[in-house]
Amino acid sequence: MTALAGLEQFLISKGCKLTRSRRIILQGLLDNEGWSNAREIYAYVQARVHKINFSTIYRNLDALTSIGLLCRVERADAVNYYTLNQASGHHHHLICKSCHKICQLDFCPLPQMDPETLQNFTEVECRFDLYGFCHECQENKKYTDGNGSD
Amino acid sequence: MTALAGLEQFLISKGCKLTRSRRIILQGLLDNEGWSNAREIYAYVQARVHKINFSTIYRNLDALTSIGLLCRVERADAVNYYTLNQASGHHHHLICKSCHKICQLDFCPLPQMDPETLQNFTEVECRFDLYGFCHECQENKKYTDGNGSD
DNA sequence: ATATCAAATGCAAATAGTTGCATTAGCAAG
DNA sequence: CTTGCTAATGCAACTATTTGCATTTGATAT
Ligand SMILES: [Mn+2]
Ligand SMILES: [Mn+2]
Ligand SMILES: [Zn+2]
Ligand SMILES: [Zn+2]
Repeated sequence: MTALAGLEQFLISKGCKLTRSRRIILQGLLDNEGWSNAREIYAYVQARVHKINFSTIYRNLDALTSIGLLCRVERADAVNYYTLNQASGHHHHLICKSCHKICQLDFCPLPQMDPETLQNFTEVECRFDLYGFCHECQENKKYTDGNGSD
Repeated sequence: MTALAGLEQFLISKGCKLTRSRRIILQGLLDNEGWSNAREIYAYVQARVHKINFSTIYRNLDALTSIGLLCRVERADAVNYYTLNQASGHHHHLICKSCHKICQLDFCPLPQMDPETLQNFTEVECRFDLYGFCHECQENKKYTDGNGSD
């Protein structure tokens, strides 16, 4: 079974309809291999002859993320990026403030938290992202130094 | 010394200019006692006769937050709320998905993290917010039940 | 009090993303 | 193959927030 077919099957198993747009969005994410934003995905779908609206892109990225097919990460410049979720379990991300590289962080602080700390809140979801400088960007700073931003 | 004077002094100690807008914004946050968003703060300043631009509000809320005078929290509906930072140290927040109540969470997962988990990232900043249902909203659900949203 | 200069402001245009509502298209049942 | 229902889509208007650039103003030095 092709990778695309697997994703499509998962989508259907979650009670979502397999539409033309969704098929091409998934194909685009498979092609890309990295992280893409809504603009990039829009351009990909548009290029495949299929006319599409930005709100459809956004709604589908939301839908695919909420069924667990995609990972969504908000970069330091406040733009959301998406990739196919390769991971088996719940996880978070490390994001480089310089080159915007995104690394998977196989750790969630929530399960280890003392219930008392949670002040009787229930059904708690955790937003946890770490923003720093990746190893390469830190290395580059040593030589370039000074104002090394994007 | 009045509370306002204390805030103003802190502002100056951080090398910021004490402008008319900032004085009124701080007064507004002192008056309010809770959390306010940009619109509410804009309305407050506007009402005090002082004409002001939204971009000035946003820039000031950023500035006051980054010197540690304010806490900023992004609600589940993606609107940012601000309050005077009463806390002494670094902390995070618990946010109710129903009534939007914000509670201080005196815990940060970052210091306890194994350095290896951070994958050689440096100068790491932590975005950590917990979204759930507060005790009261959970109680209300028991009786109301069903579709109990905002 | 006056001059100076950077920081702060106003304005207008842009950004990413969301939403209500009318229309379309998957998909399943007949 | 046709019908029907719901989820998905297109469209246009809207949201919160950001940005570049010209102008103003607060703090400081004269
Ligand atoms: Mn991931
Ligand atoms: Mn706080
Ligand atoms: Zn990097
Ligand atoms: Zn609540």
